[in-house]
Amino acid sequence: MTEQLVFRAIADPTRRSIMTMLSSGERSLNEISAQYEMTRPAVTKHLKILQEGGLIRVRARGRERLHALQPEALKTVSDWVSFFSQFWDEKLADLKQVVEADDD
Amino acid sequence: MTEQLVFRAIADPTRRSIMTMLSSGERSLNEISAQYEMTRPAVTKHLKILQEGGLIRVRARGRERLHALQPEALKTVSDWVSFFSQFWDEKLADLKQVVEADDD
DNA sequence: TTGACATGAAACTGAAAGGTTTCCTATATA
DNA sequence: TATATAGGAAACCTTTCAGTTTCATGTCAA
Repeated sequence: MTEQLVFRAIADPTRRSIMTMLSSGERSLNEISAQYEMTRPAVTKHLKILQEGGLIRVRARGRERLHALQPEALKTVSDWVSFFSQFWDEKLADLKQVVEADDD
Repeated sequence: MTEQLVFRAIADPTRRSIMTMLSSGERSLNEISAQYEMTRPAVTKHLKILQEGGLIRVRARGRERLHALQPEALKTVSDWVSFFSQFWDEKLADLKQVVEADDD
């Protein structure tokens, strides 16, 4: 099951931070690791885990590797949370049903 | 910051399973641990982590400890996901704004 | 084609996570 | 009051995780 890989990926604050960074556009490994105190290989490992969770995709441009957000993977989390949201926000749950009713 | 404790809590499949179980009502430790292959102390540790994340509350009834879901803590996750949802579902993002506009 | 730059990969370390066993404490109840 | 029941707590083990250092590879540019 891949659901666990998504929850695992978002469990780490550095990885969530990377996702936020990538929300404004794709970035090379160097650009990403420049933002953190940790070493480049450490960032590489975080990126690998994000990729395993389907949250980012990577493409090569010359000798660079560009990382782009793939936020659709968060639908897994969104759906999971939605189940529980019925217990704390009927209104949001109702609206979600509307959305899913006339969905693509 | 407590946000991390929520993401940490939901990262484990056993803990997510426990949350699902508690969505139908509060349960004693014995009732919960009976559903899993692991030992009772192991379940106790999971419950402690769920509690630290604010996802459950515990009350005593005689010699029992009853655990109840406290799903409001998932708002943290919901809000976080919502930021990214704008990139994969404009419709849901719009509706969320509506919800927050005429919010309580 | 040489050197600088961007990244990959492997081996290692320390700490946290998930689990167990063993024992102790508190509360019902026969 | 003795005993069974429900849970707490501590010590320990193993695996995973986040990080490091070191070295190798591929690509661009002078």
